[in-house]
Amino acid sequence: MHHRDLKAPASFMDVNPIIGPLNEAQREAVTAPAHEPALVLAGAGSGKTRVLVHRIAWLCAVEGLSPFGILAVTFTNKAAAEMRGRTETLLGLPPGGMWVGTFHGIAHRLLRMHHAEAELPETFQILDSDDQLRLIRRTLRALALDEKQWIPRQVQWFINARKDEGLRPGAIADTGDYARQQLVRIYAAYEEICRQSGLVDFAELLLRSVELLRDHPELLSHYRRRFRHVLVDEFQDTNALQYQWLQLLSGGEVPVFAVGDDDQSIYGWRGARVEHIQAFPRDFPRCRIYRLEQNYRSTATILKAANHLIRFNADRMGKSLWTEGEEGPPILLYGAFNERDEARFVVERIQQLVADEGLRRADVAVLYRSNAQSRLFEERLMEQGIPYRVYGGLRFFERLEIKDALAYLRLSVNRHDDASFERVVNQPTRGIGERTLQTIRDTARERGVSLWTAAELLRETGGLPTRAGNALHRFIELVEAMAEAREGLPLFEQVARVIELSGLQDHYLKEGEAGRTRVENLEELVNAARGFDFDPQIHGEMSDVDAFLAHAALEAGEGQGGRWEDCVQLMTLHAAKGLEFPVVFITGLEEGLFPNARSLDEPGRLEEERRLCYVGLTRAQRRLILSYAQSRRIYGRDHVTEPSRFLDELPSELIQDLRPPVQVRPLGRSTGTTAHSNRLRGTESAFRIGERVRHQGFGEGVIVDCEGQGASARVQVRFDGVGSKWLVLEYAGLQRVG
DNA sequence: GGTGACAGTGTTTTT
DNA sequence: CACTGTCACC
Repeated sequence: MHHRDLKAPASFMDVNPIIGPLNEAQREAVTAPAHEPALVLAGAGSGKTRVLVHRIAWLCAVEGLSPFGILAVTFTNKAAAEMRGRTETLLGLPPGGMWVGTFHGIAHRLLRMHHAEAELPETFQILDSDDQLRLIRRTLRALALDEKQWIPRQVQWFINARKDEGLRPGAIADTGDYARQQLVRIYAAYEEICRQSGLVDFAELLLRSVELLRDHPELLSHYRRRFRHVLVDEFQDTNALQYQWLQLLSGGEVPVFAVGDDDQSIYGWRGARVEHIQAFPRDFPRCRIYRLEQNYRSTATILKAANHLIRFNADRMGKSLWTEGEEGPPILLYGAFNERDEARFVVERIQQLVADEGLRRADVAVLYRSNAQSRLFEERLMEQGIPYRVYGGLRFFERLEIKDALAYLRLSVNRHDDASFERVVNQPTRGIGERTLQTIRDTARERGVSLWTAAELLRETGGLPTRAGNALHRFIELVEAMAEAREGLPLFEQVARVIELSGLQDHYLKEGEAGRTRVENLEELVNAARGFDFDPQIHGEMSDVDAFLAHAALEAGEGQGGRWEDCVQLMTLHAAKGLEFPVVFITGLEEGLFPNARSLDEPGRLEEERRLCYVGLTRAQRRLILSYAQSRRIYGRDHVTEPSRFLDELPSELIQDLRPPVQVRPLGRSTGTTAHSNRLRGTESAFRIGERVRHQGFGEGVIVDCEGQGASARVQVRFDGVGSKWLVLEYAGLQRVG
């Protein structure tokens, strides 16, 4: 294959739109020498995406590179779509031939194009994490290992972590540790099943494509000649494998333009290595470093707070954001009594902002540490009739009903897809139970054939009880009927026919309210199929059904089902990265929750939590509202909580406490002389949750909850041997004990 | 083989 | 608390 750079006539291009809107630092990065690697340290809100997009435009329009020679990699599908869209707008034409995608998407594309060299069947299938987990369960069963001892999730984590390090089972050092040896054995068995069935999990996409390039010099040099420039977004999130992949692709010949921010590295727990930022200049010689420190997003107040917080981290590359923008309103802080009060407060504030300041609901984001926290906000918002949208959580293509429908589709395409067979053979229930299934499995193993073939064999030989045999017969006929019904139809009608025949809709309709949305989702799946556009460049010779199935695995379907309504945005702090909102609530700022308890023992992980907080703060454009609860119910039990240390790490003069004279407050930490706890220190008579008190009638007890303010303030006290009582502070005459 | 009750269990973040 | 998996009963 020969590709020539199509030299764009630079003299005809007006470079003004490209460099005009940039500040000096951005301009330097965008116009960096085209043949040298560059590392752009881009602070939050400093125009990172803009620099990437303008860099591409600069390379094409001024340096004369063809879009064909450009590879741009991101982490999320959304970021990839945005980059493509904005480049198109800036250049005024679609950058044909340019490769823009996620690491996984591009790896997928490479493997499709070179499946033979990668030793994969042409129709290899992608496993999402749920599929992977099921397959691991199957592997454990095959090895006759107890799931209680070898917990599937942990096995999954082990395998993925090894793959992310680029390690095959054979390459893992034997430390003599029995558990580890077993895990490696499971890994090897899992890998073997994947190989036999042509299955590729997420980590495998990357690992396999690294191996593909590494072991096929002719391919590698082809791509090194083809790509004249590689751009990487969110570089701080690259894991060992992704970094290796970049090194391999570059080979010191292809310049890499990496943009990242060490202060926003929040995926260390899943293998991302911030150290790659430090390593970059060493591994990519002649690299130039650029810093973007001017922030265009937030008010000076918000920025000051964020800068102050992040300075508590050691080991930073050192970067300080500044803005020419106005001070803006102070940061608000609300110490809620409990998690319900917190939700009440947040929703009330949103209503106020919408009513008083004419804010759109979509301008407001409510951020939290863990998905479970969304529920309370959802309930409250629903109660108040405020439309909202929750990001993250279960994605469209990960939903049960969608996966069921896709499994039928898959099975009707490839009868020997065992995972799909197992998934739907008795879904909806049709009288093929565990016992029958086990017979099928055994037969399959004995004969070395697929479950489908085994089922057919059993049907013919009558090796099953009549009832089970009949049920199995009907199932086989059903799948055959699906395959037949699909013939000659456009993709979306094929999907519709399969759903229709599967009986899933009736099945879910019986489940009442929850089933109703499942049916709606199935309808939405038909729409997704209708809207799916087949890309011959990626999908090559694949059938449209296969292509759609690959698409479903790779794009969890963030855009699916999202209404265009003006909605309050609910999401985790992780999910908020890369986004911005006029108003941001950061909730649940409590020790143990945020920072998360599991991150407290290790300094590195605590710093990551702090960076997560930094990410949250810097999402806000104008208004930032922080909250914590003094008591939080976790797994049905109330816990007394302390305000997050991150609150202490914000400059107190920037923060306006919404409840200055607190009646009841949580027990301060032993170090409790920090700014925030000082601010919390109320009047002498104030009681704290967790404090021991004495009551004339009930004796001694502990304050466990509280509500109301001033004269109506009440506390709940758990009295020794007596139980819990709610008491009005004013009349209870409580005395502190000890 | 299907269905319900019950107990046990685990809970961060996700391409 | 909410979900999953197990077990007894239909």
